[in-house]
Amino acid sequence: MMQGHRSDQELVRREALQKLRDLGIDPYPGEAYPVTTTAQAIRDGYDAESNPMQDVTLAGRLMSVRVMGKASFAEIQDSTGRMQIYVNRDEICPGEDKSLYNEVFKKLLDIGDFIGVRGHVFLTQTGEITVHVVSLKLLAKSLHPLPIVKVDAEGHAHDAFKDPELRYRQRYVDLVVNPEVKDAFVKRTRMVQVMREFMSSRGYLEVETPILQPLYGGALAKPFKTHHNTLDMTLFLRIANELYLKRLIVGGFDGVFEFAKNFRNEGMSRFHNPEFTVMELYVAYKDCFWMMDFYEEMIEKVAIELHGSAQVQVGDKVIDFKRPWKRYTMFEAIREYTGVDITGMDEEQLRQVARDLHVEVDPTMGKGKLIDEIFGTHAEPKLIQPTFITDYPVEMSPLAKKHREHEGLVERFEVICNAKEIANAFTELNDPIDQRERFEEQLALGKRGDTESMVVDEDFLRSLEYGMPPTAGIGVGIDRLAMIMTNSASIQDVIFFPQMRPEKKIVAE
RNA sequence: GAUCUCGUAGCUCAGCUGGUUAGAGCAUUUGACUUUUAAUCAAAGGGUCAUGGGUUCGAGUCCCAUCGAGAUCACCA
Repeated sequence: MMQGHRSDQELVRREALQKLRDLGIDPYPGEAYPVTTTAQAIRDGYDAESNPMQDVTLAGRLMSVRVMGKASFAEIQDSTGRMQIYVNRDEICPGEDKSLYNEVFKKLLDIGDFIGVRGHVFLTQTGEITVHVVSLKLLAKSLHPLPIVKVDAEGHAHDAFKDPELRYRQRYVDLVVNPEVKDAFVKRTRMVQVMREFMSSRGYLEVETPILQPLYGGALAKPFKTHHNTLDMTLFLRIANELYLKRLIVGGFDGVFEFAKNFRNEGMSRFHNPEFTVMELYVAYKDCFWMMDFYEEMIEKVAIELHGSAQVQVGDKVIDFKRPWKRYTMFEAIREYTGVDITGMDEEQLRQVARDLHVEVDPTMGKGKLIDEIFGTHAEPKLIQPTFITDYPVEMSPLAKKHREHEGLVERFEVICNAKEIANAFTELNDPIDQRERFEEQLALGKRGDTESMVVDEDFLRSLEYGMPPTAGIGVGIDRLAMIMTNSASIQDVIFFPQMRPEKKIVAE
């Protein structure tokens, strides 16, 4: 890629394309090809006695060719995997004209081409299930060489397509040549399906809410900004869908959820893509303690559906999603991992504890932030097994209801797994007066220069003034959860087309 | 945003302390071969060594800058 000229191999393939046309063969035929089976179905079903498979038709991409004079072996790959085919000159060319074999098959077909074959299944002398081809058709010519991975007798891989940049930019190639990539995405989709079924079966409604929003809210983050021409107004790409889903609870739904693409104009890393997916769920007449049980059950089910067991291998660790998970208050977690009990401490005492524990502090940090920093530095990295952390400082949670027992805290939990947050939930704040005060505190932060503070959403406040029932809400980072469930080290491995810098130049046609 | 590492043929990589026409495997091209399997055998082509400067008699190799990538860290999911 990114070359200013075509490589010899590309030129050779374009010449082959023209020669095919000269022979009267359409390299891109339009008519349907009557596929009757797949590589997987043949592998699973073939039996010389009971199921001899005398007539099969399958299609796929040519992945390897071994020519031996008048006979050849090749492999084609369809969506289910690879199948070896055997091609004999005098069988695909029964008459005098041997050009289909000598010219087309041997010279003009390349690795990467889509072909269709019809024939019967047999076992080779070495015992491999193979399709003995009686007719063969080119279905689509490939003009770009495909980097097929080959492993030699010593186990050395040749041609591995492993440059991360190329893999992400050209995901279509990655998917063709690295089968495990496909697995991860299939698992991700399955994960979403399990969650959707779990929530739908309880009667919660899947909904869609605006991505283009006049005000961004529901999270602390920097937004993307855009402009609507007809309305001549600024719109923001959503950073969260929380405030819209709560409006729907106000409107009378008992439970609503959405798998939402969110957009945040922040840094990129192996844990952050500018657009990412969050599932948010709001359920009326529940609280965050109910939500803990709900989430635990749902995720245990996801793990079992994907892996056949609640235990999931992630890197060199085994993560066990079997219920019940450990539950700590934030203070308990800090005590557990630092030995310090910070209960009842004031800001100065906390600052001193933070310094003693080598946590970076700066003078702008308030009580809540200091607690969060201590937790983030000393407890979170050690939480590998799924763990609920409850009782967050009120300053960090402007949309959560104040704790029913403890001053200065809110009813909130996060789930930490493999040292990362995989869920964040509250008993939702439904007191419109309190909510307005929290927004105003955020406004004050914004005026002090905090670029990630929330803006006041008057329409949302109005909805709360009409009355919202007590409600539990949760947000689940789908990409992060998918990383764990697919044992992926990088978010780019669970997003088909992760954001990349623009490519410098692509060959112009 | 900060630090570190990397950028050599289509792909994966080697090129030691700077020194003659830049190497390997796979892929490609030509030829041989009717059950092979990284098929094999014989021959051939292919690289302005990321880009731009500099040091030097001489740079893929040293220095600087730029671009791109990866890793670690900070903030957010």
